Amino acid sequence: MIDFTPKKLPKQARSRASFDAIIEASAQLLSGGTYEALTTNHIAQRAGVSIGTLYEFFSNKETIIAILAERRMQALVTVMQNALIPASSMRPWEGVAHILESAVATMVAERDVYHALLRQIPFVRQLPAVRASRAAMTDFTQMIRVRSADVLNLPAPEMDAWLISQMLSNAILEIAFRNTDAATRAVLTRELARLTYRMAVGRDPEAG
Amino acid sequence: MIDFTPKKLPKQARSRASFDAIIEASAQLLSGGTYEALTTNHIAQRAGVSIGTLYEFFSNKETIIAILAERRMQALVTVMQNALIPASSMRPWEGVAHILESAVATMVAERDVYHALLRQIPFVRQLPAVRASRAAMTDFTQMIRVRSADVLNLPAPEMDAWLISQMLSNAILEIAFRNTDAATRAVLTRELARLTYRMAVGRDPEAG
Amino acid sequence: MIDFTPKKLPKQARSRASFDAIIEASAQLLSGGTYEALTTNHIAQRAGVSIGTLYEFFSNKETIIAILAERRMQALVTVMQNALIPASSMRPWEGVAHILESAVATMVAERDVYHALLRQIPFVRQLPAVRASRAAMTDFTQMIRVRSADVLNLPAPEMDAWLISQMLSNAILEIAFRNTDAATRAVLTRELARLTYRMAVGRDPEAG
Amino acid sequence: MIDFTPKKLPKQARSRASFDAIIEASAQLLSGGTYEALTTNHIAQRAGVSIGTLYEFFSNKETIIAILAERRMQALVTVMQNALIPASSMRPWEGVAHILESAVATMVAERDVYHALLRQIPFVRQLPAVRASRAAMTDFTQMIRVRSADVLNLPAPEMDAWLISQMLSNAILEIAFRNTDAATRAVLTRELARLTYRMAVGRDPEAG
DNA sequence: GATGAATGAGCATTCATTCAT
DNA sequence: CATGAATGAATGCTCATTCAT
Repeated sequence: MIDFTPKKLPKQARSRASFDAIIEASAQLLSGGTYEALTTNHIAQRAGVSIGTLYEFFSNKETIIAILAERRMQALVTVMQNALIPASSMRPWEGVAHILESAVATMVAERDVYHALLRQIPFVRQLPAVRASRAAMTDFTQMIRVRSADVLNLPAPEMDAWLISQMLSNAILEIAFRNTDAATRAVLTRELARLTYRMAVGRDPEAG
Repeated sequence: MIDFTPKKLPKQARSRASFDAIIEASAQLLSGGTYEALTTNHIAQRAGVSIGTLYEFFSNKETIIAILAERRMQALVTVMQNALIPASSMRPWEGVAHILESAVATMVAERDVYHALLRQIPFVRQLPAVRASRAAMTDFTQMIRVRSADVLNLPAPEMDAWLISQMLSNAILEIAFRNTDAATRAVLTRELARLTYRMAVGRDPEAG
Repeated sequence: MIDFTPKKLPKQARSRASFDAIIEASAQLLSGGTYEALTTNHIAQRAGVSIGTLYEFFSNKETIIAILAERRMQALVTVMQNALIPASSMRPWEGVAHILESAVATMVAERDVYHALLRQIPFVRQLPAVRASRAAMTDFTQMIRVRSADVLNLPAPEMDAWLISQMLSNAILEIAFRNTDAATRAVLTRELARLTYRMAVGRDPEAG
Repeated sequence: MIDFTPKKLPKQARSRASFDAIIEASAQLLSGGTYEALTTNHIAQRAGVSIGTLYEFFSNKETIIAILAERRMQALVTVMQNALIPASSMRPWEGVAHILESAVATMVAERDVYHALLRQIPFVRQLPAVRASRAAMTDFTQMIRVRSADVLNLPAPEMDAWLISQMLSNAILEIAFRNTDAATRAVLTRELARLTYRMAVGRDPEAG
């Protein structure tokens, strides 16, 4: 197992700037090309930093990617957390829809980066931060769900929750990565909320 | 767009053997390591064939992978087609469960190969055969579903069908790739069938 | 030194056809691409012959080229020989012009082939047939020259003849390979004849 | 069209040494074997540099050759420029002879390198530096020629100048590459100057 | 005789990483 | 502390030639 921890954490302002520049240079490069075309020398160049400096901070290429992924996943979770406040005053499935919409919007804004990270780089899926963000996604929807009359009346609650979590996070990616317009994505996201409600509660949110 | 067609189709028995050996050597290598470590020279060596022969049949490395993926995906579809016969005499959601179980079982038998293909090699997802197998997966479950009283009473039928299809095929992969025992996988698969029923029909299969 | 002799000379009609097909397939391929892109497998395919058969007749790739070059150079000499008859009844430098024109015309008709042979394939220049054709070129012009009043009044007759021969044959190639129209080439060729006359005789052909 | 410019121009002394070592290693290898046998790995090895370093400076094999050719051609032009000073105080055709002699001498000193470059590597002929050196050769001889009483009294001055330029530069190569002794080469070069005079002026330099 | 599948040495090139300056 | 020149193992792929059928 590789250790995806930065070699040394930047303390001083100048270091901090280089560290960030490297991470964000990777994001830029990733959004303009594929992971295959991403080289450490390119990253350093784009970051305006020497290759030697890059290796002062990161012991290898994977670590850079891991930290970039961590940042973006954390951003996603934060966005969803913020969406939670308005969501709690909505009807349950509309609250879920609102949260999903905010997540999709965040990913669409950096579609290529998220796509490269989550679909082109095998090890990213295994990263703790990525796993955590999957779990978070379910948590948010669960918080809403418990407010509905039915508690999860399913025979294997944990497994069902895991399944819903997997399906939901994958579906969000599919919507965000789909080559379509904003309107279609909006409809898809709302329908996803509805289907999620159906799975979790066992009836349509609009049903008597 | 690259053409993932073999250079030359094997006619004689000797050729056929080499062709197959190359494809299956790739599968073996893929199940024992990562895609990154898969080299054409290794494939040739493992297949007991010279590197020159490999390039007689395949114009590049990607083509080999594409054909391997095609074969495995076709196998998956065939397995599901065979499961359709017994499924049609079962209660709807149990029929779906049966089909999903057969698909999961097929993938589990070659877990590493399917995992490498579908999760480590970006371009495989785009392959026609892979897209087709996703569609097929939904088709099979739909065939069963129409037998239930409710037709898909959802506001955006096409989009909902697309969403269900994405969620279902991703969930199957998650179950097959999950590090767990057969029993757990069996429960997960049955629950997946139940959740799919809930999404499509709008109530629990066991509900009045 | 390599032996550029065909392995076995074709006796029967069928062999003769294959042998010729191989040579002419090379010419075709050469006129549609560069020497670098010319492979024996391509030649065999274009000739409608198996690669095994190709190696029945020619022991290696170079031999094929050598024989093709021989043929074309012989053709060139023949063309010039035929031009000699009308040339002998013209005024000396116009006779030379006529001969040069016929040579240029022959090369232009297969520009790419002659260009590939004489400018892209190093060893072709060393071939006896090619050397012979250079010599022939001078011979033809000499035959005309002796008819003029001045015999070669130069201090080192042999060396001067060699120099003129080299310059003349190179100039013909330059004219034939130049990217220009037929009219310009015609003027260039006639001027070449004039310059040759000046070199050989020591005055302008039109001078009193 | 390919860009035959070095990737990165050497700034520091260490770089400069590597850069030069690579170019000169190519020259050495070229003079000891054929172009076909010239590989980048060999060049790097002979230069005492890693293959990676070679590709730091040159984006491909052709670029190395192009720069070597440029250097040698520039050297040739410089030599001729230096020969121009003494030449201007000689009688016209002897001045030309002097210039040609200096050019031949320069090429003979590295016969194999010049031969490989100009006769074995097709694309070298097209290089700007090579074309320029051809033009330069004619320029030098023209400068002398105008001093003679006759201006180029030929019907198509431009075409005649082009023809003479082609013939002259080719003839120089033929003399330099010919397998002979220095004395013979000296005679040939002087005779070449005489023939050039005859072409350009229309009479023998020694004629009344 | 003819075939064409098979060979494999060898090539140009890349890129993560190191370490002398 | 930062730099960037240097490294070199490793990769995908080509093609003249052979030889079992």
